[in-house]
Amino acid sequence: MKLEEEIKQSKFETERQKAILNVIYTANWIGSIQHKIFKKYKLTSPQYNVLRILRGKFPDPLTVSSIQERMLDKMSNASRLVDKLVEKGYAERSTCMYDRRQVDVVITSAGQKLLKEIEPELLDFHNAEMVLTEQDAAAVNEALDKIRG
Amino acid sequence: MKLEEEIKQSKFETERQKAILNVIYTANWIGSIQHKIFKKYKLTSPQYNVLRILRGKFPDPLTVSSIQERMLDKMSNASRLVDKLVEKGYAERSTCMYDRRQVDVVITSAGQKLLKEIEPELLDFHNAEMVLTEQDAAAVNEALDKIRG
DNA sequence: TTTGTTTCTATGTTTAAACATTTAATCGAC
DNA sequence: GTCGATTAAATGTTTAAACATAGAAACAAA
Repeated sequence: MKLEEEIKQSKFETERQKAILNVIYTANWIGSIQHKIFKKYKLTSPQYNVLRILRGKFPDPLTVSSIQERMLDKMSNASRLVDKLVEKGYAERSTCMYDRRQVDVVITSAGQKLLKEIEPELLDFHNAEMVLTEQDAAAVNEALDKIRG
Repeated sequence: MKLEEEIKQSKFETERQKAILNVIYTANWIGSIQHKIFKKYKLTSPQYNVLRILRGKFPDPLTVSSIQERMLDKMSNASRLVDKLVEKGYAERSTCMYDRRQVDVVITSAGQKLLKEIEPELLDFHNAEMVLTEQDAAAVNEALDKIRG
């Protein structure tokens, strides 16, 4: 559906201006669908994101600050997100050997199991809802990378 | 900059999967820059969005539910957003004539003045940061509209 | 009119985001 | 070594988001 219809705005001044709103609107749209999936597992979207980051380095640990660097939403508080994951048994914390200011975080096997449960549902959504071909998607990626300079 | 470098992930399984993350990441990126601009005027991004919606109908009023329909983030609470705008003098509320359940909301002249102040700054950002041509932007818009079905 | 149902907005409550500050560890200059 | 500066993570506090629920008005049927 065209953005104009979805937000009931008749026209945009430029395609570039529309693209800005379109990116924000589409991100909200994707986010709200994924949110429903995460909710079944009592996870938030940033928490899921951190789990994926941790799995990407497993079995190596990541410090809180390096998690923050890799997060999609860099404004949110990595320390508190790790807190939640540790509470739920999906991650473990230990003080870093070389620098006692730093904290090493590792995903647990429970965390890995959880990711394996959630992933098929997310893929189903991507496949069912996204009509994009790989070429279209590649064009989007190129353009978005350009937007961010 | 490519998404892989920004979030320090080496590869993606498909372009489509990358496109999902790219949309979310880019929306956060745009949002955080705009947030800095809005902050100078003590507005939040959803509040700015509502003001734009109200101006779009001025001098006609909009009910709270029709504002909600047009909002980019449809999950947030339009009633409380209008509250904040009324507090600040940027909007006015009055009960609807033919249906006393509904509430008519109109942008004030102070609200319109505020929008005129903020807009040039947003346009500066769009022009300075966005390297996209109109054709590129049009392609993004087409693809994002496709993503949402 | 009355009763039940739906619609529109407001409100209550729990949780997280945003932002600043604190505490502890490290580093560098002297 | 000491001192100040810097960095990493945690914590405190204020504000808003998320979600459910309530309350008032409209509507429809008996």
